Amino acid sequence: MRRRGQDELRRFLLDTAGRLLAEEGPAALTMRRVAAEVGCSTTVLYTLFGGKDGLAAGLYREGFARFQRRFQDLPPSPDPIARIRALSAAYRAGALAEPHYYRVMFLGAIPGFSPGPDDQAVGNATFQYLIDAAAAGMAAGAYRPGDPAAVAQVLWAAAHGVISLEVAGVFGPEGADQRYADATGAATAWFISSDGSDGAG
Amino acid sequence: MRRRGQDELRRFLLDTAGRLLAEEGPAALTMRRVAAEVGCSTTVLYTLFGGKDGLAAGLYREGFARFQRRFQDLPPSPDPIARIRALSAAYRAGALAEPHYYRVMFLGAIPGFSPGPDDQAVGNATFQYLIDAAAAGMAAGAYRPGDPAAVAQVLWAAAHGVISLEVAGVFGPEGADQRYADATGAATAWFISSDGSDGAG
DNA sequence: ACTCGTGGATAACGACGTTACACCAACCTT
DNA sequence: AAGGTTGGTGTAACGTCGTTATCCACGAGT
Repeated sequence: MRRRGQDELRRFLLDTAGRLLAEEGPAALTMRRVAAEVGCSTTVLYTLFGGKDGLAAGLYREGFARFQRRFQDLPPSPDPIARIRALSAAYRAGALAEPHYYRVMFLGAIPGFSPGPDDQAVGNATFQYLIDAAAAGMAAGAYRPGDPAAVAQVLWAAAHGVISLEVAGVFGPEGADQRYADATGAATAWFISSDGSDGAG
Repeated sequence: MRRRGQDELRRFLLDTAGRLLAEEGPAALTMRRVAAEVGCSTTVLYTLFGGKDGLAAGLYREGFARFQRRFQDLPPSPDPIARIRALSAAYRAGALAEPHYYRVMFLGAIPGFSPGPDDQAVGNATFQYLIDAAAAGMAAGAYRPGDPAAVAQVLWAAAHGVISLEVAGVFGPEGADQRYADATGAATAWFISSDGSDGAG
């Protein structure tokens, strides 16, 4: 295992951990198991990640990086509402494509781990896409003026609420699509400037 | 510990486990620790609960029982929309009053535990309050006709989305109230019969 | 009083996260 | 080029976890 290049080894370990998580669930994500899987000892994991929390944080950031990539690859749209819709769809697509990462990021899938402040900062950076879209919507007059972050948070909460229930198996497989459309549609409509109820506080 | 009455002992153990969870977090919820706390051996826990999963399931059901009590104690309201609002408020009040139970029920706070089908049935029974309220709203003409369970699920997702982000510390303490009002208000408004968009699929 | 059966305490097993220690390869000095 | 130094790696151990096999004490039945 010597001299493999630290970064390369780190990535290899992270990929192995992600694979274990996807294939066998959080119970299989063990320091000993990851080490055995790549054929090194546990010491390497501790020098590269500092402990199981560090490994979990690596997976957490990796999950957000994948989300970010999805948002980045979205074709730009002049219509702010369509942009919000596209971001919502990409969010759910990402969550369902790799639910094990979504569970790590938002559902506490790795037993002892909760993200530290700098880990959460990575998450917030990804979240910025949604805030920007809300701000653009306000600038274009599609949304009532207000705090774009507040709009983005409500939209995020709606999306996250449906997806976390969906991942938990609450909906039948046929109902989840409509629940997601309703929840994100309701949140979007709530802030559209035509009606006069209070919002965007 | 002999002859204390099985049910009484079971309740004592469950209360102790809940207290440990609330005071010291999920890491303190250990079979050994619970046994030491009540002054018996771990064997009792295994005969009464079958294992840590059984203890976790007991806490899961206890959490839903407390939610159910809150819903039950709500004064009846002739206005279906006000009823929905009251249920939403009670839901958040319950979640914030005892967040450790909320985490067990919906956020996977206890490492290895995920509820079995019969545990989830208990949860769905509590959920019935919301479905009934939605059905009453439809019967009164306040909601567009459709599947009451679908309306309830979207409302639940909105509430759960905000609360789980709130419990995770995403919002500042000042913003959470408004986010919750927006998210549940948006979900409620979405199904009200005045506008003509598609919903309640 | 004696036996039997039930149920709790003790202590062990395997697996976990973590780390002290020993070792060896690579680099720097001369 | 040879030897000392440094830092990364493997081995093996520690303490704790969930779980359980074993043993023992107490109450019931005769």
